[in-house]
Amino acid sequence: MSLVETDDVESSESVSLHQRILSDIREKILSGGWAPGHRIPFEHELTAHYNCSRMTVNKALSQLAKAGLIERRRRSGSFVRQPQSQAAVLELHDIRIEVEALGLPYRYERLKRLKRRSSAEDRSLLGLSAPGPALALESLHFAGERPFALEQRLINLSAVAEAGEEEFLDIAPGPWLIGRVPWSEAEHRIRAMAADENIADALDIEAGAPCLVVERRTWSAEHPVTHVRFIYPAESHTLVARFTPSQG
Amino acid sequence: MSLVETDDVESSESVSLHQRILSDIREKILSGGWAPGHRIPFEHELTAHYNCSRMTVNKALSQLAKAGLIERRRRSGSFVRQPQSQAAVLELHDIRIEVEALGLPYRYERLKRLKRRSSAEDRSLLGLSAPGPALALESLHFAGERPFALEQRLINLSAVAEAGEEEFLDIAPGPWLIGRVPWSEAEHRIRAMAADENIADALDIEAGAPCLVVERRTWSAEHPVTHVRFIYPAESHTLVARFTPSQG
DNA sequence: ATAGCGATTATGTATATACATATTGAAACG
DNA sequence: CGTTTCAATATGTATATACATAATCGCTAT
Repeated sequence: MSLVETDDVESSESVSLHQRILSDIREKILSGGWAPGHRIPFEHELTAHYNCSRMTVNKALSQLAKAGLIERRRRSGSFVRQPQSQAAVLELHDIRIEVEALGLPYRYERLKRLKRRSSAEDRSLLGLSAPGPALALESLHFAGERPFALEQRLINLSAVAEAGEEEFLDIAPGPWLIGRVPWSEAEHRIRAMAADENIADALDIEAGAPCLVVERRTWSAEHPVTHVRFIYPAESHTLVARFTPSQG
Repeated sequence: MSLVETDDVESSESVSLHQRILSDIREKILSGGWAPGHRIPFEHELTAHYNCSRMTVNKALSQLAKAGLIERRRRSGSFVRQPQSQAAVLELHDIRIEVEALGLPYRYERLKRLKRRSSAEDRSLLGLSAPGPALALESLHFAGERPFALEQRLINLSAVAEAGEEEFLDIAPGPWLIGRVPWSEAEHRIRAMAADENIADALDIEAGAPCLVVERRTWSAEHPVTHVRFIYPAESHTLVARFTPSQG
């Protein structure tokens, strides 16, 4: 059971000792044999168990630490960490570019524009605590003749006053905001949803048809800037994110 | 410009040499100074440049290779692999963690397991050109009594032979693969879909109900490792990605 | 009791060395 | 001319050793 109880370590054929130590410990952790918080054997114990040098053990443990599986504390030992979520890089999409990449003509159409004092729902979406002026926009993005995405957007006019003077008839709010307001933080929510009647009508699909919904909230230096909801008919859109792992 | 032209390496204060070599080379690559395909100085050259032992250089280069930034070839040297286009950081949640975060008991159940020679569709999903052994898995993740997600997975056994010996009855393929196969690149496709009969049956929802589909392809050092498709009932799942812009 | 201090201990980083392994390039050979 | 063989070379892995650093334990003095 325990790695340090027995001494009968048979020599493995082709894999390196380093790899063997790694996978042994990983196995123990991932199988649940060593729960989060468990102290794994000290380097000198593993050294004795595997009959190898401390450097070899150290390298394996350092790698596990870098991978986030364990946490190492001087004088205390190494401990199994709570499982961590991995980070990956998501490509931010510009609808115009996406449509044109499909070889289709892009067209933008503003449906509604309403300046108002933020409602409770507006504040919830924007992440605001106090009421203030807001701009609500609804627009359609077309690929050729067909609606490609419905955009429902709120802009916090306290943060971006000049947006209140813009009609957004010829330019979509996304490109308008980009560059004008440097974002410091953003949050995406991605989900599937059945189209209600309004959405179905705007997108020219049937009510109840599946849609992909991408919501984004953006902050600039702690101030909420905008909340936007893109609604895509399921068949028109796939979000693609290609990435490489983050490194320590 | 070149790391090996000058010898004037000033002593750094607090960071370790290991870290300095790492960030120096990363800098060169990410800034574009060293384009993809460029041969990085040999270990013995870096050893001379940094006035340190080969082990230190080797550790840094091994780490860069594991991170996928460079590729190492015996007798030939180390080469820059791919440029990175970063946009935003997406947190990839482990389904178990997500379910438990909801305060619900998590349960995993393997439905099907089939070892086979990869079909044309398999190869297309995995991104393989030549046929080879593959493992097809279908599993259900439960939150309490209700199905939370359906997982359809393909594993390229040419890349991860040991997976062929695993039954995956007690451990889900995701956790099993994590750490065992360090991924160097991945691709997500996220879309909405109406549940067909099989899916509706497995997830205990109505046919035609909207689902969120997350597909992920993973590579390890250019080799396709796995393709997985998670299908979530729309009401059970929202993908959340929170991030700050990359510093360039 | 307790606050401070030093010894102990586990990890962090680096060294020099050794041999294995894969691959390249050139020499030797049929 | 093509093929085989072999030495050179860069990386891969492991060793023993050394000292630094941080945290804990236990002792001591107040």
